[in-house]
Amino acid sequence: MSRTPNSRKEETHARILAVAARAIRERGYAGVGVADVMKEAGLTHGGFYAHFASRDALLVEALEQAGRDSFDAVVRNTERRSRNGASPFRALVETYLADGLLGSLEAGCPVAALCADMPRQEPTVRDASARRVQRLIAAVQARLPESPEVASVVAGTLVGSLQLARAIGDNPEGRAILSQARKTLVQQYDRPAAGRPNTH
Amino acid sequence: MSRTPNSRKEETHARILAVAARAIRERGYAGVGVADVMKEAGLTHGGFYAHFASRDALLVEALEQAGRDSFDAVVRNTERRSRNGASPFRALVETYLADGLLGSLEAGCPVAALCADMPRQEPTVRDASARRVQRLIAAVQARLPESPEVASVVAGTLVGSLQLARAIGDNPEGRAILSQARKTLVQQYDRPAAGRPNTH
DNA sequence: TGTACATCAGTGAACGCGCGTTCACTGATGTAC
DNA sequence: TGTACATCAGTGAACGCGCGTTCACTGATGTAC
Repeated sequence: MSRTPNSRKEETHARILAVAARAIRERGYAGVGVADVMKEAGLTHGGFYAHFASRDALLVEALEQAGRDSFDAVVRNTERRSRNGASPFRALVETYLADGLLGSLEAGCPVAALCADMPRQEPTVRDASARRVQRLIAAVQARLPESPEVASVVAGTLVGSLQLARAIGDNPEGRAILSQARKTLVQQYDRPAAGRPNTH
Repeated sequence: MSRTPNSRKEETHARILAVAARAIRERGYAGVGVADVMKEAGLTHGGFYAHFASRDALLVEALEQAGRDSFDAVVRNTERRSRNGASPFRALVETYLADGLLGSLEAGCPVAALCADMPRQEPTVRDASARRVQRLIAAVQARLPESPEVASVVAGTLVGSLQLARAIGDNPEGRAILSQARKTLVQQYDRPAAGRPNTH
């Protein structure tokens, strides 16, 4: 059974990207090193430039990969929770601000992981980052029951609350910040799903 | 007129800190270089270790200096705006999310500038950063007319909205994010000041 | 008031290190005949 | 089916550079007498 041409290279490329998508969230733009990423992917650093034109090109692709990963997680959780009666908005909030993210910097939304450093990047990386922010705001807007004009404020609250909680740490104080943010956002913006008891 | 002992050194120390407090916000933790800061302060890099035990020690002091700077700006603006009838909460929101901050990364709140990178720092820097976050939440709480339990959510909205707007850029889209955040926060949390017409 | 001296803030060369990037080479894979 | 060859993903040594840090030295300042 013959491979399609380049399929081995494509698999390696995907493996490097999977490593980089976690590394960029865990260590930030500045913490992603070519040699480290290649080593973690089981390769030597010299082969890097057969896959990416530069370190910045890796950052751009890693950011997009991390965005897809995070978006997929939200979609999966939304499907699971909607069977329990949760609205898409509520599922988004509870996935985005899950307690488990406090101790897992490498998971979760790349915008929350990187936003403060976005304006400091080279133009290509900054542009890709700005597009990620737009995608996040659009994803929030698509799940807001009403008032689409507040999508950016809700996105800002998600990003900022996760960051503040992570800065405080994986402890009761950090979890309290997440929990308060989830509660406040659901109270203010969620419309009860049909058939679900309204607890207001 | 004789100086007190060390006053010249203290002046130099303060000058280095003033440079570093702007640099840490403009370029991030990772962008602050010992040689660059010393050069911008009009000195050579060798003298650095007469003032700070290490680069991390500079980061800690620069963070505190930036916090004081930003806090002072809020207090000054609050006094000025309160003469026009603005509440302390409204003055905080409008100072924290001022349009001018979009093009001035070196100004504004250090938490908004650095929050995403706080969990990635060495313990001493991370601890100092977490304390800054606590101070920000306390400052918000002190100005919230009611519902002190949402102080962290409001702080998260301030931090996240400024970051998202800066990531989008100093353009109409970025300013729209700031403007929407100011409007929403004031509508949701401000209590009209006595004697000020209530426009609701 | 004037001179010699001690102090110490700041200088600038040097260090070891890790980084992004380059490049000649290797060796496994699949193809041509 | 078997052999020779072309391709090319990946290797590993080397590069130039900038970083944080160290340290012997300088020279201006203020003090002691």
